[in-house]
Amino acid sequence: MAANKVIMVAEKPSIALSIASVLSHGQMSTRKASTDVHEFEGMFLGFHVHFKVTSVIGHVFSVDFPEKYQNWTTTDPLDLFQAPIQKTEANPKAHIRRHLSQEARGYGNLVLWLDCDREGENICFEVMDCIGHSNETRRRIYRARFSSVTEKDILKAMDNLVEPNKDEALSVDARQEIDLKVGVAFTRFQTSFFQGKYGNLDSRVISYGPCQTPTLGFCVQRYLQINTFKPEKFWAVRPYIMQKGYELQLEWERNKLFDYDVAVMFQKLVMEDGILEVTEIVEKQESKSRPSGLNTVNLLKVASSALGFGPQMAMQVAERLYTQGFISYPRTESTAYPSSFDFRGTLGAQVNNPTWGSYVQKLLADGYQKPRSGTDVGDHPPVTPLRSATEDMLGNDAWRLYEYICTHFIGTVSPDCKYVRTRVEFSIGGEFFHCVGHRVLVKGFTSIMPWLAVTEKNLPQFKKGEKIEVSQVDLHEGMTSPPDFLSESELISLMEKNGIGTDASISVHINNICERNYVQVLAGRKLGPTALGITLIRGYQCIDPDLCLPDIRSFIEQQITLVAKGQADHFRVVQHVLQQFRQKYSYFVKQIENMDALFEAQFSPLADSGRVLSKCGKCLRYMKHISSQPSRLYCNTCEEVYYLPQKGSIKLYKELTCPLDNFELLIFSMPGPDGKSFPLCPYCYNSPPFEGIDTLFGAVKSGPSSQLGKGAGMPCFLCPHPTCRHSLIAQGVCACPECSGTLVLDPVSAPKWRLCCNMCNFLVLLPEGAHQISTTRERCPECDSTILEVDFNKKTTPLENGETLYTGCILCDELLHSLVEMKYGKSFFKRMGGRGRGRGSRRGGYRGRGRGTGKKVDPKMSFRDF
DNA sequence: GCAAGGTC
Repeated sequence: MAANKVIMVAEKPSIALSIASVLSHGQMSTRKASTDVHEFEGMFLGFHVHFKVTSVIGHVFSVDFPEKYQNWTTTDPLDLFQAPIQKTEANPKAHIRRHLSQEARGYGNLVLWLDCDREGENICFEVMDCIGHSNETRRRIYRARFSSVTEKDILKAMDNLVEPNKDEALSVDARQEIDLKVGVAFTRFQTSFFQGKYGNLDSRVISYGPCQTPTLGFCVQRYLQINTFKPEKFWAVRPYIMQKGYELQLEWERNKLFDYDVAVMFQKLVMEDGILEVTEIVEKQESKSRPSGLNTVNLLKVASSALGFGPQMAMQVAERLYTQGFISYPRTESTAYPSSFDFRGTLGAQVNNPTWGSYVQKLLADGYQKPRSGTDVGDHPPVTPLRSATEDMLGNDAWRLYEYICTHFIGTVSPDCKYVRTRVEFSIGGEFFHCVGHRVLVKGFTSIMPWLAVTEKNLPQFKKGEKIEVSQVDLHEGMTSPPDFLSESELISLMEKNGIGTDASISVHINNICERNYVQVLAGRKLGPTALGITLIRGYQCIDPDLCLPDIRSFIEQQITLVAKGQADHFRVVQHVLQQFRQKYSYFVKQIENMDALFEAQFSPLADSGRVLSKCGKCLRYMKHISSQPSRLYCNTCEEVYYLPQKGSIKLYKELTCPLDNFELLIFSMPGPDGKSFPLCPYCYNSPPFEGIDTLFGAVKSGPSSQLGKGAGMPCFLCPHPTCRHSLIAQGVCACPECSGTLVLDPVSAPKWRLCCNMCNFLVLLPEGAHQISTTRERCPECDSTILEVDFNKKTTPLENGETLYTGCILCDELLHSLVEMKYGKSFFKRMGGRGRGRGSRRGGYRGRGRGTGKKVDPKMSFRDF
């Protein structure tokens, strides 16, 4: 390990770039890899060294259960609490692990520049895991602690390197394990329980999570408040006066009364007196403070309430503004600027902006204010503009968010708003009334943030002791009204207050409960819970209210904080918390009938749901199509559910039946005007090897129909056999020797590349190591089937000299002399001859009855024989 | 098909 080589790893590419720029004074060379790598020479701990700076992209790993526990039907969710867990690369395609280990080779020092929070600390250990940090490597490990990516902070961190904090990292491991086990166990159980029971449950997955469920809880709590609200009538005495030409309505000190007779009595007293006396005039200068720096939560709240953007969209737009360099990093909890913040420079960038440039110029000339102190969590500075932009440059949505970020920033360094508040008090008939006026002295920040302006209200002149005649005394009748549905912005506040989610994940949880159909976003971005959302929360409330209370998150947080502080052992804390949740889970399962009673009242059983569509092949009675998600067929007689492809329409297909199972065929059409259609048999679709076939076909599942034909999206076929109308989604590559049906890639064994006949399940095993298969235009002279080309992975091919291509007919077991010889010359067969086992030899997986073509062929080579 | 947390 070279001691004069230092590798530094940041949490994301942009931070690596900033660190490298500062430490190299811009004199570094940059190379593209999984994430950019910057290299330069410099001083480290008093030595001249070679530096390399690169980054991860957030967490390198995520946790999940091993394969064995992935099957929903064979795994009891209760077992998940004790199941092992494994870490796998969060984004395997990014190859971060390989990247880090390669780049760190030969580097004797590692400096970890991950964000300074628990997650960052955890990623430190992920990085160490990737590059190896065992004793043998003898690499020195350092942790840089910094609260912003400014030159000052970076240099300070370099001078004060510490060790990574194992306890904090372990607390994140604990959270990950607890969240995974609890979330997945409850989700699998309640999904399986309710989905197989009710037809009009409009949800594919009925999820549970220690963040998402309390989030839903807030929305339902407000709904229940509204629902149980009893409006009440109230009355208020409202005297009017004419003063110096102004008509003025006075406010009652008692505000309102809920007893009509008493209110009438007071009205009479006031009317009988008829003369108001001015008892007090209080004039006071007040001020409205400029805002403190903008953090993510406040950005999301404004985006929702003022711009009408949902949190998910707001974050997407902010992310784009950030990557384009218009604003600073948008995920931060801090509302205080770091002491080193360059206000003059940030303002200076806006002086030529056509919208607020002149205001900024004036602010710079008159002297901007020091911002109000806020909280500095030590993560990132508040969200601020970097480059100036116009609406034309950004487009409408991004502009509106950018405009807010700019005006908010300018507001934070503008003067406070100052105004005079005048309160005039009156007495009449023993009752007291008042009126309030506002006169603005200094608009301050409200001139750039006009929606926060103090509204001017002029009052006519009064003198203390002055007597004024009442012009009219009304008895106003009103009705108390329920609160409105929880607004998204209120929900964000509640989540923040209760520690549900983080700046980066709050928007995800809100989006989750919308996508799972627990709440709907109504006009004005109010969140209205659906029947499913309400029933779930009411169910938890009657079985175990803890399950939907925000305390469940605080409990986990508090427990893992013990680990983070080194006050408790990681393993014991995890065991303790899981033990508690396991008990809660068992009790929940035992009591599920109580929740089910609520579901029964709200949803209809499968038998009563859906429309009659097609005949069951077993009982020959009609089955019902349940169109709500997940789309499926239900046979009332057999009590069987047959799942269908999702997100499309389904109809009866020509009243044809499947020759294999007698189920009536259906035709599925994907959404959209040019949505493709394909026929299918509901029974085969749910049976191996076709089970879940749509998961293989990205385009069917999620992509627009235009993607069909590319990659995983494949065209659809009916078996060409005259008596076989069996159907499937597949790529037809060859004819079946048994029935001439289409041979298709078998989805179960993919990517092992078995071929399977759609009609008779005749399976053809292709050579192992084949990693691509394609059709040629050639036909087999023996059986007239399409000739396939199989491409081998060089590592596994038995061929010598790197030959990687076969051409042949899989049906006659024949490699075609002419074709292969044409391509590779005669020596090809010699080389291959020794490996053949001849026709008829079979290997596992081949289930065909093997009629073959009846013709002997040479040489003794077979695709099946591999 | 499942959680929550990073980041893109």
